[in-house]
Amino acid sequence: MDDVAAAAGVSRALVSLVMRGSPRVSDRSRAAVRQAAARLGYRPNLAARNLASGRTSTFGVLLNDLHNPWFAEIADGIHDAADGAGYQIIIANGRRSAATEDRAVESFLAYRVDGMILAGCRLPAGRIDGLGAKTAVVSVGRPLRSSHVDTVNTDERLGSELAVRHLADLGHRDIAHIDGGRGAGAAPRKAGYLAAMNAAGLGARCRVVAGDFTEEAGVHGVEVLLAAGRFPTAIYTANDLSAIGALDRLEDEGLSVPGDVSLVGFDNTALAALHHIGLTTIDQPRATMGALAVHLLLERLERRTIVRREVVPPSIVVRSTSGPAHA
Amino acid sequence: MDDVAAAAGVSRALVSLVMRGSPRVSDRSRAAVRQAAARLGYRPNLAARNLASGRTSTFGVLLNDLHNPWFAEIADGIHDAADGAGYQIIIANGRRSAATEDRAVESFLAYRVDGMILAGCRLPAGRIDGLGAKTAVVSVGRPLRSSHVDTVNTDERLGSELAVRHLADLGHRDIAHIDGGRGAGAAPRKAGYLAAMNAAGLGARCRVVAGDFTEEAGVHGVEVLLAAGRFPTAIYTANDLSAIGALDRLEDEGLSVPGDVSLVGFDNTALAALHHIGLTTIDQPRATMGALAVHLLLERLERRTIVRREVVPPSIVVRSTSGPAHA
DNA sequence: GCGGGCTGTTAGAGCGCTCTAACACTACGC
DNA sequence: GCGTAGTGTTAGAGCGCTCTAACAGCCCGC
Repeated sequence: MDDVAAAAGVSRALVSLVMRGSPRVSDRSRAAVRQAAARLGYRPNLAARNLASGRTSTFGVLLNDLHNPWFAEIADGIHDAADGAGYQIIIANGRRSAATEDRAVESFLAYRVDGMILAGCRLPAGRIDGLGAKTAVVSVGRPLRSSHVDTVNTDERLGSELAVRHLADLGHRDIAHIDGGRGAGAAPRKAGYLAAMNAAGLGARCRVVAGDFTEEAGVHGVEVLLAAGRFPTAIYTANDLSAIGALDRLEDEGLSVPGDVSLVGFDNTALAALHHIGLTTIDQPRATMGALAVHLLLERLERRTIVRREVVPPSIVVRSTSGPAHA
Repeated sequence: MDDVAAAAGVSRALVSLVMRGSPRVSDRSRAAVRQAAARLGYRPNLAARNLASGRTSTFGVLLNDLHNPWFAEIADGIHDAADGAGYQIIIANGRRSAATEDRAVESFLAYRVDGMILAGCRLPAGRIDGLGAKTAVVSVGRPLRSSHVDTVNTDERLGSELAVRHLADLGHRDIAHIDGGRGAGAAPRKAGYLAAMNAAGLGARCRVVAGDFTEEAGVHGVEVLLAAGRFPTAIYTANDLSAIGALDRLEDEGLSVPGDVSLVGFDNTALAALHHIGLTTIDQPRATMGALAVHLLLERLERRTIVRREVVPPSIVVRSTSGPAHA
């Protein structure tokens, strides 16, 4: 920095102003500094800047599982919104482990990020709440009753209702649900299924098979239904992966989809969009959720203290696994 | 830090030593400092540490596309290896755009990372080489003729040879290839296909259809082959996504897989492993590649200057889309 | 001609650590 | 007893920036 200042014939302070894009610098000085900086290959040292300014203009983004494309779309939304607000993001991978998440969060803290976004975080609620007391924290995809942490979630119940209503509109009456067990969002999805079945006057025909968000759960769920005798004309699974397992098992059984059985998943993953699969499913506006998380963080930094819990509506994407009910 | 030192009744320097885990501290002092730090909730400021020490113990990891699970596995390998060596990693998302990648790399530089790993990077070769001149840089999944940058890649040709040999061993003689076009690794995959066909005495039966690593390319490739009349008994596609497109189109045509046509993909993505798809494909040892990248970086930091280009062998994963050739 | 306001620039302290070199203390050999 | 070596601890400079407060120079109005 000293070298640049000397080369440009100005003071260090002025170099600092130029590098930060201050408007109160004459065009002449600005050009001189820019040129000197470029010539010397000068690039401000972030650590020094952060230390001196007491802020990092950085948000930490903790993604629970990089293997899951769900998080990639959240990250995209976060990225765009943060860019727009002049914030950088650093991403950490939770690797589906609370211990790894904990270390990632620790390093965010050590780095003194201005805020953090926890996506699909597995950390104990108490820990998250504790973080929120010290730093601006937003949780995405994990509902929370914290008094410090804002949340962004989809309306899981509504998603289930869309799925059931879609199937009911197609004339289905026997609609079974393969559950997500203890997975994130499974409970409200099931509750939404039950509520929508009741609302459609099909309350007596509710059937829930235990599952756990995996492909195997879908396979197993179909087997349970087969063994039970009266097979449903439609199956609504708690996520896409289970739907694909179910699809597989149905075809093995010689049942055509949607000819004999209609199938609806949840999440609208890339899998669902594959033409080979063409799964009707419930979509969450993930990029929007990411952007929303950033906005909540920015508001926090503006000293908002009231907790906000945003719930965004999902929508149904109709593809080729759902069709009219047969007699 | 001053507070902790005062609370523990020692000097600031000693607090620093304890926080960094130095062995030359008495147990008594260590315990006193640890306790005081815990009580006061003290956490060393990374920015200050980095600034003072002149190193960050951090590697920047640039992933070209978070949506692609390929990168998640690379990241896992990197994570584990870096952890073991006492390095932190920060991940940036290139979002398939050279401009975004460029900014990410700039911020790594500004942060003064000790090294960076570029996975599937789209940046111009000259730019990467320039980075390598200043910092320790390793490129994964992108071959490079740089004089400063180490690389880690799979042996794409060998992968193709494994695929062709597998099919030839099953008795296939008409094996077509749906190409990856200008995508990364497409050229050597095609070259490997041609070489292996020749080696198997099937040189005269080589057939390459243009593609581009997408599902549509697979669909289109099958259509081209259908239009050509003599249909092959096996198809080897440049990646899994194309294979799935091909699979789809083959089934639409009433051709059974592997009854009428065998199909082999490349990459062993999660898609291939879905039971519903069960694609025979070529696997790259991605976690190993990530770990290797870290080791190369560590060697660089130990002042190795000779460029190393690691090539790791792929393997074939046989599932249910490949079977004996029919007459 | 002078005070006031504006613009552009700067000196210098300080951010929270690490690191070097020095120092106090104990143990040991002769 | 003294020199030597080793162990544990510390003072203080310095890392590369930002930021406050002050200042120089200029234009303006009266």
